[in-house]
Amino acid sequence: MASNQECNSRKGPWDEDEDELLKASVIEMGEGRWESLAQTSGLLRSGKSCRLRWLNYLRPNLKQGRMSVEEEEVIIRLQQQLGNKWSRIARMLPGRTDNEIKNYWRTRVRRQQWENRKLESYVDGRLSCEQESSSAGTDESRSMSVSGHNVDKLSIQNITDDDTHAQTAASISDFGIACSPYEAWMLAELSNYQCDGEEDRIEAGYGSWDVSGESLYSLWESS
DNA sequence: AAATTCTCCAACCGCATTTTC
DNA sequence: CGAAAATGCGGTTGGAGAATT
Repeated sequence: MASNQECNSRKGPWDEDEDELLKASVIEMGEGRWESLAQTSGLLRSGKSCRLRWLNYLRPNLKQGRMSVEEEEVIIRLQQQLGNKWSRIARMLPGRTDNEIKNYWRTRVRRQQWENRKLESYVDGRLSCEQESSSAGTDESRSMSVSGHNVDKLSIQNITDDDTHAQTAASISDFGIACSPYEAWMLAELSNYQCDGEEDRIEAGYGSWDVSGESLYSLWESS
């Protein structure tokens, strides 16, 4: 329901004077009661807009700059567990806002979808070449070689067909899918978990199978 | 150097829930 | 207790700057 203030309020980017006024008002009146704060402060903004500006930009202790690797991992894990509950995820990341996390995830997912499509078309291309050159459709025709390592085509489809797994795949994509022995190994490992019906270990289990670049890398080294 | 495309992020919108009267 | 207002949340949009052609 839109209040009168909301209907008549100024929109668009905030300027410095507005920011200062909002800061001063919040210090004086405290957070909350945004509608009355907007009115008494003299800001020509809606309460909603004031709240958003404060929470996403002016609030003390907000972190600036890019997400750290640790923060990325937390976001990936929590998104898998909670879905798009950005405000809940943000509560676990002090100094980060739900808006920031949402934006981060969105760009990340878009990039990942593009990478998946690229990978799929590459796999399909390779498959059709192999099928043309081999007369019998054996099980081997379902495998392909990526950087000299065999990767199961069906496993890759499992990753791209299913949202949850696509997200799991997203978590490793930042380290670059299918470009190096380590990356090929990682894909194969992932498909093993999925084929064995052990995806719970990934979902429940930051503890049982740590989906971080470093820990995966040490697993690979010891394999 | 100019035009186009891409990426990032601040801010808005609509809906649901909670609070106030 | 019910209606109205306020607040919170997630999805979406648009603009600025960077990168690419």
